[in-house]
Amino acid sequence: MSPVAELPAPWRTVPDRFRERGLRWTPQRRTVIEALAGTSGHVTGAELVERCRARDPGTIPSTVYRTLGVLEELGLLRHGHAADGREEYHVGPGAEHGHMYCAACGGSWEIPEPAADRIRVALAAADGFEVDVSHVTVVGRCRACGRAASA
Amino acid sequence: MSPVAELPAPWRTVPDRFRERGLRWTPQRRTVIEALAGTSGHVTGAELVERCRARDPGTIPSTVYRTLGVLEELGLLRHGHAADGREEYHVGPGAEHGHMYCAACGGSWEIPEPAADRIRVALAAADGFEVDVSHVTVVGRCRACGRAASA
DNA sequence: ATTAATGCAAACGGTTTGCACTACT
DNA sequence: AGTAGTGCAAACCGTTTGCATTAAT
Repeated sequence: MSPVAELPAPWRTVPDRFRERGLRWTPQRRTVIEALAGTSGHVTGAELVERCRARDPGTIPSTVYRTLGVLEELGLLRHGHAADGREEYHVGPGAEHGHMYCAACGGSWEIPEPAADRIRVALAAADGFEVDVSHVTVVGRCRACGRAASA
Repeated sequence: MSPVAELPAPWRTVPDRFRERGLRWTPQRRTVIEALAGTSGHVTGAELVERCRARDPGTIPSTVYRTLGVLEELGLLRHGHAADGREEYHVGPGAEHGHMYCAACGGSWEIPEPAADRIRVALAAADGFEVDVSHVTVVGRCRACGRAASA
């Protein structure tokens, strides 16, 4: 085991990507990346601050938010807004999906590709609106909660 | 002209609806209703506070928000979240529509009924998810901005 | 007379900022 | 050495709360 563990696969090249642009690779940024790597789909800023604190209790929110901004500029992240309006980051690339939130249980899921496509088509047809599928938010009831309510 | 102008059509019965429930009809609430009546589709809380202040400079934010809460309980209003995450109220009933926001020009539109229906169907098919169509938010580019970009 | 609603001021939560200091390159 | 990035504390914005006061019923 090497003195410093490697970053997980999709993030391995990130330190170099930073340095190529004259940006610096710091322990704090590493903490943020590690926290992001342990994330499936999406996190809010505040959640990520928490996860970073779990790894390094000395984590400062502004540092996290600044890093998120940089990552977004580098195209490694995108952000949208969750059902309650908080900023939500999704991990990219390939993270081109919207989210659905269950108002009953609070759960959230990615909108699967076929459904996202139908949404894109529906809105393009109606008004020539080009949907950014990674920025679609719908609220409703998931299958489980729907069943529970009608039982 | 009567001493106090009548409320516009869909709101005319609101004072009685309030009193029926033991709620009171106050000048401040009237101001909020008037501001809402002059609104097509949706407003954020902060926007509405502004519009109320235009009518009555003494308007206090908490009063506006409390009134919005009551109106929502009465089913006269629903709220969702705009592209930037702020709370957004849509005027009901019949205001069962989501919104699309243009990331380029900042404009927003209601999602037309047929498109909303297709969205509902697409997500029901995928996961048995029952979409609340009044709580759908999509971001992208409107026809005009899409054309401009590709020109 | 009741008691719902208001005004005010303070708190909130998530996010952003200014600035002196630290540390990556 | 040079400058990007950090830590800290304070500000920010929209929204919510507690509480004494006012006013609709």
